[in-house]
Amino acid sequence: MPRKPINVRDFLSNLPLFRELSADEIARIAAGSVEIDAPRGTVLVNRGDPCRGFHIVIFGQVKLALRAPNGGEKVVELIGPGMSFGEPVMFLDEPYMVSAMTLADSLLLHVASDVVYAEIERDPGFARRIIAGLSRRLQHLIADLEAVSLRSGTQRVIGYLLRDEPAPSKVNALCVTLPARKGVIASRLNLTHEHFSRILHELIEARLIEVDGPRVTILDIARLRIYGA
Amino acid sequence: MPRKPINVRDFLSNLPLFRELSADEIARIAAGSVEIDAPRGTVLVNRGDPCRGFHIVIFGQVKLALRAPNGGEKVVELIGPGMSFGEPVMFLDEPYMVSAMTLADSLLLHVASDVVYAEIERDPGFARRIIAGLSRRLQHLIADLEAVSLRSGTQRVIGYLLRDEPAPSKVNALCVTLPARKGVIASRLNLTHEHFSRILHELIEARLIEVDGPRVTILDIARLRIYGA
DNA sequence: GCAAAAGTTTGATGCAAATCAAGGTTTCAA
DNA sequence: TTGAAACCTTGATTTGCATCAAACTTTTGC
Repeated sequence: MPRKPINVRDFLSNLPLFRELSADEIARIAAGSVEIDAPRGTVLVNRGDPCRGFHIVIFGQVKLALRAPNGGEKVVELIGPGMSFGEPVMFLDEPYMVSAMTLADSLLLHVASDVVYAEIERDPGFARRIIAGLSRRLQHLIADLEAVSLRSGTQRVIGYLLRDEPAPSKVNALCVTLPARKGVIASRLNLTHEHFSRILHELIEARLIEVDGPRVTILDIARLRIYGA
Repeated sequence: MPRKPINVRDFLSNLPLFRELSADEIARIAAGSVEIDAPRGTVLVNRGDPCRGFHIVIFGQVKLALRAPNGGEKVVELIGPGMSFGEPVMFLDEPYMVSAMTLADSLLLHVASDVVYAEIERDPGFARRIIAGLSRRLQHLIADLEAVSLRSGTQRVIGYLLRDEPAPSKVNALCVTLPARKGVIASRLNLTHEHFSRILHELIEARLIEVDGPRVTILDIARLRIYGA
């Protein structure tokens, strides 16, 4: 089935990274980009692949994962619409360490590295936004490392559920929808799916949350935050 | 005891980050920098501290660590001469997540964020080197995350010992000196010092290495690499 | 140079999370 | 619509690593 064509330039000019660029700068970026139509389960990148640009998700969802020597894998990040991946590898001109696979039918844009370099050369503001983006991810990764090294499974799950709740909130209940299958979230949190399931049920037992498929209702944010020290 | 004065400009202009800058650019960077004399055990940065620049180690050694809710800590990185830390936090203008402490008497340079921003504005090549530096660290951090999530303690120790050995090497023996106390290395590898000690002895038992204080002799690189799947 | 502090080894025990296993449920493709 | 495949739960068991504890060794400050 033919999909509705999208306007690449409009899409680009609405991303934080490109928002402040002029029309012809956007045109140059667009000229260095190709759309990629990727049904669910498409492998976009494998470990070891060379990298000639980076990817932006227009719609859909992509999973970035590390493969274990045995068949297992560890999900590093979930990439949703408007988000991108592959920049660090592109800037180092090294092969990918992670593999990337779509978790849903997706449309992506692949931006060639040379137009990015050209734009860095031309616009220090663009360079600053790239730098800010890389810095942000570095911080997120350190937060992940902290979670894995210093927190228990239960604490990681709680942290994930409350990940974008400002510390003391007005409302004390909240409903979040898990952005992917539970097994994927579990891996993202460095847990087996079995263990993740058990933790969720431990929290249900404690009357802290309710779960209905991918919908998690947090009954008492404050109490959940305290639970598990 | 007064220490031998060092020439900040000479030092800066020999760093990869600044190597290609002109004399007056170096002068501007130097003007935005202050030397910090930090005896062993000096806390340079605490979690939550604001960040107004980044640090370069001239000599000595700095430990970047995350503090656990209980008294523990997890060493994220060891920073040696010529290396720097704090850039990501500086670019995000957010408080530090990690704490930084000297492990040896050290001399550092603190470079104010505004001279860095000015230089990014002025020199796209400088911006590119900043981007490359951030990308490099991002990749290292992903490698760390992979090690912690997917590899056993023994495998992490082996990986650490062989960390900068190209895959198939001519020589098959090698002597490395641990760059810090064993407890620090253990934490860097997400192990207790007890467990690290036991792993080292397991490798000694297997005739793969010999250990004398901080000196580790690898008897057979190829066999060590295979050991532990 | 020596005592106190810090670091390291070794052993015994405990536990959080993995693995194995099997039944139930949702999703999806034909 | 339906059967197969993928996913999720629940239980039993195992295990890698942490914790606690106590001797031993190296470093360091006075």
